[in-house]
Amino acid sequence: MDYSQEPTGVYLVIDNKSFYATVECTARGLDPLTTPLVVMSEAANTNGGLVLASSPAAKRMFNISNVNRRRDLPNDKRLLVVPPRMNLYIERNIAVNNIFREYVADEDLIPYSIDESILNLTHSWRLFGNNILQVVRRIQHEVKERLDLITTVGLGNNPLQAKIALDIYSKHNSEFIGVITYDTVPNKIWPIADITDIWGINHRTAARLAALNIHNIHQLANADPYLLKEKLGLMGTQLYATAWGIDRTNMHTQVLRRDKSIGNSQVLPRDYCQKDEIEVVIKELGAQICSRLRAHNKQAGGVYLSIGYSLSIQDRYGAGFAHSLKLSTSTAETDKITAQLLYLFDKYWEEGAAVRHIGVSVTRLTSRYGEQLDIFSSPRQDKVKVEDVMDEIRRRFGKTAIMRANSLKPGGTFIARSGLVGGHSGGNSFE
DNA sequence: TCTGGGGTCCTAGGACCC
DNA sequence: TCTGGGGTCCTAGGACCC
Repeated sequence: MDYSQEPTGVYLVIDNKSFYATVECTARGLDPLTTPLVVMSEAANTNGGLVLASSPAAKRMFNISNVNRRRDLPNDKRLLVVPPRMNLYIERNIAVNNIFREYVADEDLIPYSIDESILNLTHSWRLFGNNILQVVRRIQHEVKERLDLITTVGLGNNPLQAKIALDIYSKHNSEFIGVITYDTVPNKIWPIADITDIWGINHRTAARLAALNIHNIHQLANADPYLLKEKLGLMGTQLYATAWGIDRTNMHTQVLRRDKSIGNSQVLPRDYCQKDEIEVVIKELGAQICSRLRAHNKQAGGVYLSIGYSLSIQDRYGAGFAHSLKLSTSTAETDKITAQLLYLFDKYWEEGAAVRHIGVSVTRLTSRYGEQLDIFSSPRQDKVKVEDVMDEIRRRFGKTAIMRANSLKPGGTFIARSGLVGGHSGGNSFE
């Protein structure tokens, strides 16, 4: 393979090891490497919650994984079970990224998730040493010293190599550093035993590849790229590139493509069969996403509703439905958006069908810079302003300070969920 | 495994336009 | 009208990630 035309640089993907659990340990003055602790979602709607994170000691001593439920946990006094504090984790994540900013320009840092960031060190690493591994160790050391957090690092010539190096090689290496470069792709990527361990490949894709008699990365790398493209489309081309460690995505242009949708969803505490009680939840979720929309200074051009039916009726009614529509004009007004959500619900819901899961999103986001006027209705800028004030009050005094009267009706879950951040406990009353 | 929650990207078919 | 052909927009659904 000739890599001479491929983009080449120095990239890191840095992950905070057992992030929530480690933050909880250090915030409590405990050693994250020896303290068995799990962070358990409190969501009252499910059977006792879900393990969101577990410390290395919890994994080691009790064999706990993140798919465990509360009922799976051992009854052992040594195991600390704590609720999540999302706001604390967000704050720590910002602190970690501020350390990274000492090593790269702002445009060369991409926070990828709450515990992972991508750094393009191509232009700056020589400022900090002659050996890239020493620079990596220095960054890890800084994060450990200042925040008491353990980081694992993938290093590569592009973000894809760095990500695979992180996922496959960093965790079991004594320094928590994994490295893949163009030179070592056949040695490092092809032997990976389970194809679904590769970022971007899950069971469905593995099955499609198996149908082409491709069962491992070595076979993928040596398959006919034209056949892959013919059978799998663009996905086939990308898979072939992945096997060869090639990544042509441009970090900078990718960043611009964010904020495409905002959504919230929830599993209901029981089956909801009455139309009005289902609608209460849709209205609450609609108000919530509109509030977030305005907080981001955006407006939406489309809405999306998904309804999941109770398992008990799925053989009769199917799994549920999901539908979306485009708005005639973009808006951030709760009333307009919820009206469209309710329209979709009314149109597709089968009377009496038991609902267990509800999701709503606003899509086609644009910046809210003077709302476009709709010739069929009068301008109502004043209404948006009122909602801005309501948002401000919620920010300062908590989400339940002002709420729609609907939430007091049976079925409403807004009050119970008001302390949640991203569906988990925020740890305080603000968001 | 079976109801945790928030996202993004890709594909395919129908409607519609010129 | 019949089947000319290219292009875009929209919706539904699949797949994957953290």
